[in-house]
Amino acid sequence: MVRYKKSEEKRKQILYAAFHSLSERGYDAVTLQTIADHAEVSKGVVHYYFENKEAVLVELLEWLTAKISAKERAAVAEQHTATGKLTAYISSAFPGPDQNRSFYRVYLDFLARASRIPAYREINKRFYDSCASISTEIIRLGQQEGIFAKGLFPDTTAPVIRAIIDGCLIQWLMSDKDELHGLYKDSCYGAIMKVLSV
Amino acid sequence: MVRYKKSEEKRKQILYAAFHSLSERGYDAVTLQTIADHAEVSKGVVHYYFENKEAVLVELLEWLTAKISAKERAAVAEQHTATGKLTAYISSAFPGPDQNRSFYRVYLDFLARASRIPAYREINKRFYDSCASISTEIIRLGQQEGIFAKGLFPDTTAPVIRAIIDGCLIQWLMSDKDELHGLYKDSCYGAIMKVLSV
Amino acid sequence: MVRYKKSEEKRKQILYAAFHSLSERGYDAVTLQTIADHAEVSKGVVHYYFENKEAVLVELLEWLTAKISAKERAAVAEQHTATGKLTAYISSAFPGPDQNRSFYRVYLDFLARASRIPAYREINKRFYDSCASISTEIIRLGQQEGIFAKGLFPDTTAPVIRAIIDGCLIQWLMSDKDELHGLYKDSCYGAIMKVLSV
Amino acid sequence: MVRYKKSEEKRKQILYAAFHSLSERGYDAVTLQTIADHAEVSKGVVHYYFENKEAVLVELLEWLTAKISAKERAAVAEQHTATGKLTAYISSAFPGPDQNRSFYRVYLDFLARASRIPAYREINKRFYDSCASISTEIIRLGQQEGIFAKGLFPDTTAPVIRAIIDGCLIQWLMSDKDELHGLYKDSCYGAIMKVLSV
DNA sequence: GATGAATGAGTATTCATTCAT
DNA sequence: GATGAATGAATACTCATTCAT
Repeated sequence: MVRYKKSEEKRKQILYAAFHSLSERGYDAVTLQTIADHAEVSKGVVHYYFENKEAVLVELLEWLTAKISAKERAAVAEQHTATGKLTAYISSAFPGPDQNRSFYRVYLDFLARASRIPAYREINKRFYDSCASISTEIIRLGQQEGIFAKGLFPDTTAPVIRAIIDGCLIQWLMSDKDELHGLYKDSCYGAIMKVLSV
Repeated sequence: MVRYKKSEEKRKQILYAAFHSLSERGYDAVTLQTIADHAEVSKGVVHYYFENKEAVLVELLEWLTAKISAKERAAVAEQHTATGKLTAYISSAFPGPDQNRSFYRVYLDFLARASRIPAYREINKRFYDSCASISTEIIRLGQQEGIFAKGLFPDTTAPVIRAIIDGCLIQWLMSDKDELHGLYKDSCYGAIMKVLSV
Repeated sequence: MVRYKKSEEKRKQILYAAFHSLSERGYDAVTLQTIADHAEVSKGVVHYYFENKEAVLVELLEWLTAKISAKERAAVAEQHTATGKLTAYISSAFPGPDQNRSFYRVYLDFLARASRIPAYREINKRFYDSCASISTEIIRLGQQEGIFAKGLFPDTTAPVIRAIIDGCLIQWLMSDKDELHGLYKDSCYGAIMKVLSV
Repeated sequence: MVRYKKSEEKRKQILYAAFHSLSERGYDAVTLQTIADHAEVSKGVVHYYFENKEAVLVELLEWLTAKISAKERAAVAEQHTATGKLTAYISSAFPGPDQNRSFYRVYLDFLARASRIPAYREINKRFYDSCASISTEIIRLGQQEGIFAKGLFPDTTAPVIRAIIDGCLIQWLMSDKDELHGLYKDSCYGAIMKVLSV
């Protein structure tokens, strides 16, 4: 349906504008006007496509985490060894200073609210599950290859992988130094390898 | 001077109230009225003791991170082996579901804003430095004891320790399950030990 | 464009309401609520049309002085002798107790702040310039007609004309007696004629 | 009584502080704290010596206008010819840029409110009466000396004298140019002489 | 007498949401 | 479908005034 398609495009356009607004100004400072301006539509349009402000934000978080998950899955799928997949996963999680900054700024804004807003927590849980399933796949493969410790329980180890990635990227973001991005990426890779290796 | 002491007590009272307000309702929802209510003082009192709302929050973050740092330092100082110190450090960082929840909710609220608000970033940097110095001390001791890898560079490894702690506690907080607290603590300890061990 | 026109009308409506609010209650007591009430709109509308309260007041002063200037210019333009123009000017400046009271109350409120608020001072300067150009025209014509002293320098005499008008109207306003309006008008006219005459 | 005397001194000190506060910041911006700070006393003291803020301001206007009146009377009393007295009066009213600015800023602040606040209007009326009696004395003397027009009615002419003085000083104040002070003083003197002369 | 801590009423301003056009 | 004018609830902040010490 043309109409539906058009609607979907406009929704995406608004979500994309919301992402950039959040990234630039932060959750607190974003108003519907900001989003409308970024999307180059009128304020009324946002309300036409979304129930309310919260709905825009919920959908943004859904869209954002789904996009990241898909990107990471795709990167991992291209590799066929445990090391290759792990490297691909981490590279995908550390695309570069600009992308990491804009994503993590927004992501932290949601994370900070997720412990109080069930909708955010639920979406984040799905994101964590996706991350965990990627890690689990890598761990199992590494164990088959004999390069990862047999004794590791994928279920409990997988979350730690994401914890290290998030922890390192938060540390990097707080450093406010683009030039340290590579260092944190390497540290992250090194730490995960130590956690997993025989 | 009695007057000064009284002032300081009232300031602490307000900061304490601010902490509980933030923890309960979240940064966004906290108003000066909320804080005043928690402190059982009138709205004007908050303005009497603090320049403005931002000043309350800045001082709260300062007080909070200083308190955590002091607690962790004290716990580590009581132990005299690398393993003992590391265990004490992690135990201190994982005091329990209630304390971790209230602290990390508030801490995440600040962290999410720290990338845009220099005052918060600066305070967090001091907190990270304190954490790093604790980790560095533990790493050096462990290397002397021969239980940690000689090749580790304390400067680059120390931040990873905190990254793992923060990453794990965020994962736990997002799980919304008190009963997993012990599991995440163990995972965290295990991961850090693997990162450090020979 | 209809939209623009509608906007302009509403702005005028708000300025008009602001004038009446100021006139009734005085600068200090005027709140945006007062203005909104007078304009029979909601409080938000005032902020929709004006950046902030100061902007309303600045525009009010601009509008008010421009209106008075235009009225005086028009009155003077209708006459063709120096005496006729002077009489018209003064009559225009002394329209009657009600109009003089409402205007001078508001004008004095602005004047009292003009020495500290550059925006007000600037607008008043333009008003004084307009008054001076009217007086200058009258003086020159009177000198040509031979009824005003040749030795007068229009540049230095013109401000004195307005000084006498303002001074007399302030004296009248402070008397709080409507019935003295005519007397002050006559005194003003007499004084100015003496200042100008051969 | 020593106590009474001390009280009176403190009251004067507060009034003097209020004058400087008003002159520096303007009526709107003056708080009791400002006044207390200027007087180097605590805020409570102001309330101890004055019923409320309004009382301070009323007494300030009374004190201020009385002081100006006394100064002008004294200056005029020293001279014994109409021209001498007039010159003395105007010189007394135009002491210099700094004094004129500080007094007229404060005076205009009160004048702007006098049309609504009866207490201020009443005090100003007494000030005007004092000014009128000075002018009346000068006019009568000049008429006796034969240098002022016999036909002048002192009652109606006297207010015009003050109107010209106030009008000229307001024009000067609005010009924001200290160097024009002498010019306005001369213009004022010239205008008054023309109004009075035969 | 003097202090300054405490109060709370009052105000400008912001912004999500509604709705007439 | 789209617009943006209008609304009003919510909130930080100011300051005169009170009062316990």
